[in-house]
Amino acid sequence: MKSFIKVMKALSDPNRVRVLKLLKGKELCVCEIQAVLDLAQSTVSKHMKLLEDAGLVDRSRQGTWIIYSLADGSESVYAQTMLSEIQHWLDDDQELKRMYAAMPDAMALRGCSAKDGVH
Amino acid sequence: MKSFIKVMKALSDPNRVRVLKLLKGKELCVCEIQAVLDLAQSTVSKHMKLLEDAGLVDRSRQGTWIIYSLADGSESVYAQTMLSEIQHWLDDDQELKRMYAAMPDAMALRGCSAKDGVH
DNA sequence: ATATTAAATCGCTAAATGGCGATATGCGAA
DNA sequence: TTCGCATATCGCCATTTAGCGATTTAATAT
Repeated sequence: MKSFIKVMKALSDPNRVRVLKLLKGKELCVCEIQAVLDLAQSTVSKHMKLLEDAGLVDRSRQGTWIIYSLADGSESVYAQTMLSEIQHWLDDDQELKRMYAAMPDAMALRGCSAKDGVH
Repeated sequence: MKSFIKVMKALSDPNRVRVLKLLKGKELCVCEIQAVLDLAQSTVSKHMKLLEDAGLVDRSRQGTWIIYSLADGSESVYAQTMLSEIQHWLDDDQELKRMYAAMPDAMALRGCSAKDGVH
């Protein structure tokens, strides 16, 4: 129960759901997510911690960046199911497209082009 | 997005999830749910409104009782999916069994026996 | 009509949540 | 070591949420 509630709480904030949508296309560092969502860095960091604790995202260090990616779901059945459901629901998502359009600016921060696997 | 968040918020409270578990076995009136959850009547009523607004439960009047039942999901894809997932996750749920054990007392309120479709 | 019972709504409080800026930590470069 | 950058954590505030008791609304029974 505890773990189920944790996943549901993680998914009940629009900005956190946006992060999951973004991560579908490409793994991202905090500063890129921050640029797209237009939130304070500390806020994004807090959101990412919640998503990680729920088993929805994985983190790995790459130099000074922390790279977040969608979790494989091995941490939690609930996370696994929700991640796969979200993928279905994402098809033809208008907001996602708008976010991708805003991506190039964010990507520039890490010296990547928006083409790298985003579409 | 709005409707997805509404469903996730509805599912991110343990007591509301308990209600959905209970309703799997049998439709119930507010006072029965109240007896099992051991919460104030006004609190249960508020929870039920949230669940209904999310498209997770349906209500119907039967005399002076309001009978709540699991929704069929036609209100919201998200609600529909979550209701069906929750059913999977419910198999062999220990807490659910404990709640059913506590049911007879609650059922007595409406003059029913716990046997009526609970198992 | 009036009383009774079930449920919803109102007004309130305590706790949780999401946001921020400031500060601390961790890593790579100079 | 020290500097600079990316992230995490801390302390704070505003809003939301979950809980309660009291009141109102709705339907039945007397």
